[in-house]
Amino acid sequence: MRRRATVHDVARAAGVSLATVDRVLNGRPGVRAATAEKVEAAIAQLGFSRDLNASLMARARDLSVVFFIPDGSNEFMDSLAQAVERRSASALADRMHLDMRRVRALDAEALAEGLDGLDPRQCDCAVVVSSDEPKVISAIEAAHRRGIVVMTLVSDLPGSARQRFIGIDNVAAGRTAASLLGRFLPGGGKVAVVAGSLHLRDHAERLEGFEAALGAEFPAISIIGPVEGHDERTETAAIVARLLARHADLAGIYNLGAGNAGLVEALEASGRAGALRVIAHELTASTRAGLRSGAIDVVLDQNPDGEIREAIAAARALALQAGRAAAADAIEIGIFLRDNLR
Amino acid sequence: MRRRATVHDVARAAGVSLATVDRVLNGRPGVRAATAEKVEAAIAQLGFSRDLNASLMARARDLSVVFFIPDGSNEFMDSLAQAVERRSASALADRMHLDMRRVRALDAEALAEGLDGLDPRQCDCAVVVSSDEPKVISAIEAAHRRGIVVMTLVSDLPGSARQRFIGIDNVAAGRTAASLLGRFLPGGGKVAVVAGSLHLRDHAERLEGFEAALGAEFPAISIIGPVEGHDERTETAAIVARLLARHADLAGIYNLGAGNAGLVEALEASGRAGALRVIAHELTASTRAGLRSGAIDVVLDQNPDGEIREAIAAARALALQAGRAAAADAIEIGIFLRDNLR
DNA sequence: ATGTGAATGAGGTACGTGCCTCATGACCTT
DNA sequence: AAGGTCATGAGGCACGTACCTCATTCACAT
Repeated sequence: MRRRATVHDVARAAGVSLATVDRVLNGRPGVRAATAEKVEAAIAQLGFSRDLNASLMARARDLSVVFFIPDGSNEFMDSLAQAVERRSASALADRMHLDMRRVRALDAEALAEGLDGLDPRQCDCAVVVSSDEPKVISAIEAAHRRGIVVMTLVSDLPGSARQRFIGIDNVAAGRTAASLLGRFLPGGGKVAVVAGSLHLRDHAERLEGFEAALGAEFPAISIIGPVEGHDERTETAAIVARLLARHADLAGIYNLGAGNAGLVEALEASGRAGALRVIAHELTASTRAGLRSGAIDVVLDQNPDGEIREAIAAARALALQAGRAAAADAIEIGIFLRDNLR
Repeated sequence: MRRRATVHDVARAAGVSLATVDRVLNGRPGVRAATAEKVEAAIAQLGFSRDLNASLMARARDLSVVFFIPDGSNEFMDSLAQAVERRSASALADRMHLDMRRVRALDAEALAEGLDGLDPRQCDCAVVVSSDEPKVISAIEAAHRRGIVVMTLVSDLPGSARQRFIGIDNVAAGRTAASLLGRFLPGGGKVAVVAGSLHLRDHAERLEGFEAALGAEFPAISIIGPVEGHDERTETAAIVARLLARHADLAGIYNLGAGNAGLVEALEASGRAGALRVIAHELTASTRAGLRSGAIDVVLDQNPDGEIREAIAAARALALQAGRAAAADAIEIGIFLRDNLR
């Protein structure tokens, strides 16, 4: 059980002074390429890794992470924001400063502006929740070039310069919903699918997984829809009411988007709540109420607290080794029934 | 956004020297009660909290946590042990040293001996997985008096001096199994319950939740058992085989203990795998295989990685403020189908 | 040969805490 | 009054890193 290597060890091994190691580690100028290589080699050989805590203490500035969370869209985003608030104090104890900015949902312009306004001297890492917009992609690229680590949350932007994505596997979530509904309805039947908007990557992926799994494993179940409710309470309520009215034999509903308050309203108004198997996404006030009343059977959840926890851990890991990939816990899909509500 | 308070601030506010603050903070002798109170008051007023990282750095010794994990019992314990190994490296980066000791399962004597052997100068925190045994309870009491923080993992010992329990709500897990099986079998039917040993608190709690929820919500389902398989592969296989032979109309099985390899064997040997709805506990090689083949429908999991993560976080929090309770994330019950296997 | 600029070394201070030594003063015992 | 004990202050060194200044070395161009 040996001591961890320190900058002193690296300096000794590379045959250079502490100052040179420091220049290499922090990307400061004034080091010949050959010398830098010697230092890199020593670092690799010793398995040196900067002590993040000592580092943050020495520079007397906290690691700063800025979260851009959509505003005014849905309850899930609010619970993400709350999760950030909840972690702020304990993060501060680890020398991390969490900054949260709410930006108008789906307003690519505003988000890009926010990213552009980040000063790398005051912000080490940005976490964004965004749909796939060219303006955002290029703002991420620019931030990355300025030396800011960017991560995507909830919905990924695979083509961008983001270093990491934090969120669930939405295709698996869709498959899971199918697998549960299939088992809930051993006799088969009609199941309606309600989405927010299929232009949203996460919604599209859930649908993909759902249709694939249902088709492969439960051919006795037929799908009605998808119908888009735009994550909106009244619109979703209207859609569900119409579905219930048109299909007296509807056996199940999978709402892969938001707007769950509307879903529950329509179910209860129809008098058929509890008679259909219903699966929805994200634990919020509405879906909790639905689980308790029996209107919703299962809620698939992204676990906002876990996502924020991982985002913070990833920010630390990336601050440590800007380039390399760091191991990370995957975010698991939470499955909630009335019986295991937290 | 103000700076965090430091020992210097506390000393100034209390009108004493740094040395005195240090004596109070670290419980060293040589401080009059009246002076100590002044310091405590200043700490409370400033909301001072020791900077754990600087502290660990200064004393040039890592926070050391010893895990006592049962050996030779079942795959779940192995995956707990693996989770400890997996976290070791990253914990070291945060100045925590994880030490793992496997002790013979259900050997209270050995576990108590291990606890008694812990030297508070070399071990700050012990994490134990244990059934309810007087010898263990008193060893925990003794360790606590020596200044070692003790936490229980997986199975709690409510009467002991343990500072915290880390694990799932097993009653809720049992209810969840019932709720799923109830929905899987809308027509009702016979469901068999297999346990390891009802002397184990976690097994008893799962059974309690299962019976309560099934009785209240799904009266059309009748329970056969519980039968005890002692978490043993061959014994569990024999029991399941007998159940299947005796009840041609068996509609489901809930195995709330271990021994899942035997469960899957018996199911496949009977040719009825896939025809019954089966719920088991803990993601292991056996249950994964069962999920993939379709012999098992759902696995309820404790998430060993999450438990170890929380144990580490709790150890840090408790090192910081020995007395006070620190907020902590609850461990959620993982629910896995073939479709969301990680 | 001399100047120029870049590369590097040497060494300091700081961050917040733990732990050590030594000096001082107060109060008590004999 | 002398000696002892105890509470406290003052200060230093250490941990691992960041960042600063200043001096020195070396290569290259003039």
